[in-house]
Amino acid sequence: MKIATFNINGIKARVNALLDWLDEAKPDVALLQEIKSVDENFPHELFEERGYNVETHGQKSFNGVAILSKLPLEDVVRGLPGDDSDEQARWIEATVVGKQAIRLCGLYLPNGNPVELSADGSPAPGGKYAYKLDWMERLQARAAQLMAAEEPALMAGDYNIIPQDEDAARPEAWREDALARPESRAAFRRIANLGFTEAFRARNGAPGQYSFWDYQAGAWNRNDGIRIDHVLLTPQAADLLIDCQIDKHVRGREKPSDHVPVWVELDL
DNA sequence: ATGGCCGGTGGAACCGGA
Repeated sequence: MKIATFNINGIKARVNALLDWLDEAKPDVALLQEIKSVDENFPHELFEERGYNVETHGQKSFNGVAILSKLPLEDVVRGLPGDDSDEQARWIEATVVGKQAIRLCGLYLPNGNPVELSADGSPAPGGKYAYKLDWMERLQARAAQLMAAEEPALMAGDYNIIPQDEDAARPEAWREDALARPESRAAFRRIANLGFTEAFRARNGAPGQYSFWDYQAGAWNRNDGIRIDHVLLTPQAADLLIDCQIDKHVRGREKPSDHVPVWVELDL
């Protein structure tokens, strides 16, 4: 079973690029981020025509996540637990059943910039950086539940985290950024250290492989990228891991997203 | 060499992204 994550940066603007990639890559499941659409305006039919079931968790203008799946999507849950006042659409999960069942979680983790700090150096309450770190605490709680279940599960999406310096072409440019600051990296490690396997790292030793290139400053042409889209596997899912790749070439096409797909092949 | 964008909203600039 091939399961992909792809931050499409707007479904309306990306429909053709997304359909072209689906036709070519033929993922069984695609976890999408930044659909930037309410549920009613998501073009379900275009994907259903191609054999995909569609579940969305959208909002107006920003954020929004979705799952496309050739297998039925069961027990769909929208929204990350832990804060009923959080109205940002950044989390969706569902179960698919192949040879065995796997729980799939799609996430769009907050960017966190600009970094605002209090006088004591802690993230300023109410600021975007505090929101990011608070969201990651809630993510850790859900991750711990998935780990405790001792079943195949994965959390895939745009983590907005550069895990290590080798995941950026110019790590010095990101040192103070919310994507790479020590607090951000530590929060990511706390989640991974619950026992998850970061699929790309586990399958690809080489540094210098990225999943995002800014639209600005010729970042793509200079390969000035960062690796911020990740797939985390529970041990029971990691046992099934066959391959993990980044579809880098998608970034060089017409009207690309600034992210490219990352996928895993699981023996499911 | 240098500088360089894009999508959504709403119908012009501005917000948000990373």
